[in-house]
Amino acid sequence: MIPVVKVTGGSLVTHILSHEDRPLRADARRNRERILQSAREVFAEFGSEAQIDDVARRAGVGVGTVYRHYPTKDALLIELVREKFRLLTAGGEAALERSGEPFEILTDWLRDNAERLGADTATQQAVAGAGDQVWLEAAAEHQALVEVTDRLLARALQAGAVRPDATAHDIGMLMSGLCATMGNPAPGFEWRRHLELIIDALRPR
Amino acid sequence: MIPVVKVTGGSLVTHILSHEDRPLRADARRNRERILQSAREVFAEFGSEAQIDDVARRAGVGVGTVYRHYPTKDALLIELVREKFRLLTAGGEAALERSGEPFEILTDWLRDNAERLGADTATQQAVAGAGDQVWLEAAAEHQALVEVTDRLLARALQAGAVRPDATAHDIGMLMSGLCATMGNPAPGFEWRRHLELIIDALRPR
Amino acid sequence: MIPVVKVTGGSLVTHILSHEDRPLRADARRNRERILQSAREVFAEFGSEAQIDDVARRAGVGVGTVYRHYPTKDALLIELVREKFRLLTAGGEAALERSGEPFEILTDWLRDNAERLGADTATQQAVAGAGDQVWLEAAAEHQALVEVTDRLLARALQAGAVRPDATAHDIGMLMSGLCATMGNPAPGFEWRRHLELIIDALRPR
Amino acid sequence: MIPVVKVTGGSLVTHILSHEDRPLRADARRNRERILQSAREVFAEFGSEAQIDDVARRAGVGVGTVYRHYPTKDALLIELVREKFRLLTAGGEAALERSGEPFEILTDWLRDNAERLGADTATQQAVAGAGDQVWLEAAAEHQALVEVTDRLLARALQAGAVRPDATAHDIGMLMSGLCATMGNPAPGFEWRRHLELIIDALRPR
DNA sequence: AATGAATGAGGTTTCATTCAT
DNA sequence: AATGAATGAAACCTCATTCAT
Repeated sequence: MIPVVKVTGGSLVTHILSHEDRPLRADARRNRERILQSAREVFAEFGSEAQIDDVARRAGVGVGTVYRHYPTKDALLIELVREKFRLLTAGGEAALERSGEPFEILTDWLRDNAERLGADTATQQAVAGAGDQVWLEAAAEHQALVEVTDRLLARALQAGAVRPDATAHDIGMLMSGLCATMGNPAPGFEWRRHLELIIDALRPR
Repeated sequence: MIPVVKVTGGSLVTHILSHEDRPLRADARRNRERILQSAREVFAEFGSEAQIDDVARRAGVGVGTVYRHYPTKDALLIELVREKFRLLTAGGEAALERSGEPFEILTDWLRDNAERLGADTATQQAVAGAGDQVWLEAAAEHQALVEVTDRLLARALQAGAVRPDATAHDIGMLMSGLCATMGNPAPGFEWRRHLELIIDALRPR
Repeated sequence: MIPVVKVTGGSLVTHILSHEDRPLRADARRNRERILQSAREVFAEFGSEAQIDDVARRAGVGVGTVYRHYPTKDALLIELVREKFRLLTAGGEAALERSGEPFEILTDWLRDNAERLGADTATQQAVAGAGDQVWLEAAAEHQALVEVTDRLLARALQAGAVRPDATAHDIGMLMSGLCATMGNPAPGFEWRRHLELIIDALRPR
Repeated sequence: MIPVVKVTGGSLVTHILSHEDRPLRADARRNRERILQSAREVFAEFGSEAQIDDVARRAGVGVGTVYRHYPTKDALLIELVREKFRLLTAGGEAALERSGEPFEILTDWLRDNAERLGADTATQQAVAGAGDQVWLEAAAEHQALVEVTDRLLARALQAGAVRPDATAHDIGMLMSGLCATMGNPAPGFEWRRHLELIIDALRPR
């Protein structure tokens, strides 16, 4: 009746799947996928202001189902971020397999990333709006991304194709900034140009 | 009880001051200043999620008074942006007066700007969250900023201290991106480093 | 964005009025009264399951207004309880003024109380459902009621008209029990009979 | 997606067992027992606010299984009440076998009952919250309890140890009231004292 | 028979904005 | 002009109940 202290702490990540990692029932897995897809679209369209009800409607499920999979709106947003990080990381790993000029491999990857990030800017808004919580919840995925960046960077460094003091975090910051301008560009802004400037910033002088 | 009609659209700029630009009564002017200051602080502290009530409380006025000066939350947010642009522009004009190495004058100005932008990230959030509306409403101020950037850049170009294809928009984009990472930096991010990378991107190769 | 810990603690009593006890504006006071009246009726009709929206509608105000006065559904419920206690206490004080046979004065008061409590059983339900929180929030009012009971009882004790070990808490318990059976009487139950049994329990043997 | 229809009304008693009273499969019977035990505990701990999911979890079964046995939350709650009545009745029947002073037998039984009722107050809450529905659904069990009370009372009456006008319903009301104060006692309330007062109320004067 | 994922009506609460005082 | 009480459309989230597996 009279709730006095309401704690909503703890990781938003742990839910359903994480109880023992028991594999989801087929239908649950399908729904989960639909929800994520819907969330991607809806947040892309309306930004992080979008409502869970809309996500549910577009996914063709009830709100309750969304909440069963992601206990909170923020949890859903964060999941999107984590997924995006995973995607970029996967791209990075693929890039590591590729043979060729290391700097080009790195920058092609960055161009790919920008392209993907541009597809739904919502994720970026989420990161911007959510405070450090995102970084806490998505720490692992972010770390993985940093690491793969590091490995791609290391090769380019060895080849002397990058400024010698460049770090993975440098790349992260520059790319983060790029995303932000993509999200709501001032008139006259061109993200592709922005990207090339960033890439130039990495070159050795 | 009494239905509330919510009107949206139309320029948020036209208000109070613009009725013939009749000068405000002394107390009104004082209130306006207090509201702005309060808004700066409150949005800086809580982001654009902050409530108008909080702004009013900290300003020591009633909500109604805030609304008399700024007909909308967005209008207030945008006013902050415009003010920030004006501030940066003023700095740029001061820089134009200065004598010395043009590239250094330009970059010193950018460093100043970063410092000022870092002070309250709210403005940036506002830009990010508000959509193109900001650019419409703050078009004049943005234009002025672009122009002063242009003039500072022109000198540096003449001196051959900047990459020859650099434009004012390039600088705008890079600085916008910087702000974004300032707002909610991932662990490991350092905006001063980010700034130096940006500046390097402007140098001729 | 990502609220982590949400504390809703602290006394629910302190609100509006208690900020400096500044007297309410005339309209606010009127609304407050209407809300209370409406709440009494609505909770009496539907029990503590009743919705705030209904309370608001019947009071002819918006939901927001209800929440402005009582920050929580429970706060409203508790206010009702406190009010009920105050009412009983006032009755007790009036009884103290009366002259006559002390035991009769006491029992007449109890009969009055029963009558009043029977009018809206909701308050009782609220007490039952709300846990100790009620006792915390309504401690002062409950205390006042206990005290006036004590004084009425003392006189009767002096007159030797009550069992010598009787206490105010005894009376409280017995009356509480009475309320409960009033709320949802089994077939065959008659609260007036229940009351007389209780009164007999207080007599000296 | 798929519309949900909510049917209410009709006796909640008819279910499973009543299809010709076909005996349950061994595992079904075991589940039924576990669910009941779990419900007892869970409702005792959280009151009637407790969720069916919690009952299911503690019982180690799925929600569906709970619903198979009890088609409604109320049905489960009521089953608990009926069970409690049966328990008290059984105690009364045992008391009837006992030899000794009839009033003492009666009051010992009442003390036993209080002890048992105090164990889980949930049942009482259920009675309070559920409206007349309980009395309808648990009519038979309630009736049996009244009857055994009557027989114990009759003996005491014959022995002249009880007030001559006492009825089984009187005892029911007084005991009901006792339960209520047990559930959420005000500070200073002592149910054992309450019980003794009740018992005194039954004595002849 | 059992399971637990899905459902969605319903409930509480918030907050930008209006308007009586 | 200023105040702050009132408004109520939304937004989030819960949980009894259903039903596919």
